Amino acid sequence: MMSVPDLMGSLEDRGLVAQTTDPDALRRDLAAGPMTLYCGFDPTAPSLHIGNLVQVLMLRRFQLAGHRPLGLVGGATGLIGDPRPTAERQLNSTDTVAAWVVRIRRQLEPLLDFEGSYAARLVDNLEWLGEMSALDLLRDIGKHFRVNRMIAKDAVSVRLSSEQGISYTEFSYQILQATDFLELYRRYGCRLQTGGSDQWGNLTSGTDLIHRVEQATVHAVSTPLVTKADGTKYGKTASGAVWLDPDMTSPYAMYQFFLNTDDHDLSKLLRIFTFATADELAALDDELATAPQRRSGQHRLATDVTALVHGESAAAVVKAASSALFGGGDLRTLDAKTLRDATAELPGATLGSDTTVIGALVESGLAPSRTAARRFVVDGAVHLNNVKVSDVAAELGPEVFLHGRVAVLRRGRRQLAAVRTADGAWST
RNA sequence: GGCAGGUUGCCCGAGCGGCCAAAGGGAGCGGUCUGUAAAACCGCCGGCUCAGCCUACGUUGGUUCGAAUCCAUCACCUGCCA
Repeated sequence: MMSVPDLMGSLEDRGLVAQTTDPDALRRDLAAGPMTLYCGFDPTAPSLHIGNLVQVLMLRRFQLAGHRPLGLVGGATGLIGDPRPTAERQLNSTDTVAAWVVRIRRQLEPLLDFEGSYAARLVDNLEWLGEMSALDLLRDIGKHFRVNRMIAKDAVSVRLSSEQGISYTEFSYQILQATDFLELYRRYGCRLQTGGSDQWGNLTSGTDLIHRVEQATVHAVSTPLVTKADGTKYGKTASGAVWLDPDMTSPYAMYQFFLNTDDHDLSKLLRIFTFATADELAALDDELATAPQRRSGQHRLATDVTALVHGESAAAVVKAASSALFGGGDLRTLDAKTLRDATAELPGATLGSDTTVIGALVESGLAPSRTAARRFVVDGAVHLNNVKVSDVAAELGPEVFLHGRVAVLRRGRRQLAAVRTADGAWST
């Protein structure tokens, strides 16, 4: 890995910097040599989602530029809960949080490089916060915090003026996160924390604490909240967040999510989610302007992110499946292996006693109810092996199962499912 | 503690005894057009064994041939007074 002359400049060009404590000082310090930095991830769910991925990639960008990233999993802070502007969080059990910590660590591992002189390291703040006594916290840490400033932080002040208020538990969160930064500064010489712009208050709590306790100047950088061109929050689908866990969001679904990126958001998302070079980005922007129908940028975005999260081979399978299923060709001409790979990732249903198309739509999740499924057929939205189904009472006869195994059911333009015969296991 | 008002479908919000599965808007979904995009236009938007039936308008009970609509009860929320 080589040192990039101006890392901050390139991050700014990509739209990845919202705020920086002291931009000039940070630039100087980064230029002076490898810096250790960290970003925290609280286990508030069994998996990270693509919003978190922005932060993980941020760590990776620093690592590629010759710095040492620490990935912190909040085994302790996950037990407390970062205050949200909307409402108090429901506390999760210690067992749940511990289990999620393990899962999130595993997700972070393939995204960072743990070898060599810029090796990354994963840490869990339960290591130090877990053994800190209440008295230590109040005497050694709490004394450095002014409540006056604490209540001025965004999330806290919003909650203070809310009907419901804020618990002492969540109010204390920023002290814990500041303690993390201090601890990482002491243990590993960590001098930079990154996070989303909603974390700014927590980031500066840390730099302030280190300044008071250690008389040292450290840095914080926040990334902008990723929004869509229409101003709404990015990363949500009808069925919720886009998760990194393949069991929660399949690689196919993730690929499709990025492939369907709106032209207006494409340029921005390529900069945030890929490692495409400035030249490549310029070329993709150019293609978007001159030949938007080719969707080169969407393909690049979908392929890169899927490969990053699920690996090159999984991405290749999903890409091939997508082009087979959406290629517009006759599905009956697909060979058995291609068909199997293409349908493997799709939500599926196994043909049971109910052999109607309506039943298969519901069973596969393409329709929420039989009433809705019926409506889709009437509206002309349902296709079986790319052939429109117009009869509400249509049945799946043996002839529709390609290679005797699987039928491709489609609802609308792009929602697909695979219907398999009961004995349709592929002999591999 | 006293007085007044509120609780409607995913969200906002009308309804104030039958014509209410419930106006209108948003979100979502489908069709046409396209590029598995956006915009635009049209349509759908509780469930089912679907020209009919069932379940729904905070809870429980009541009045009535008939209640989201009236009465009582409990719960929660909002405003005014102490």
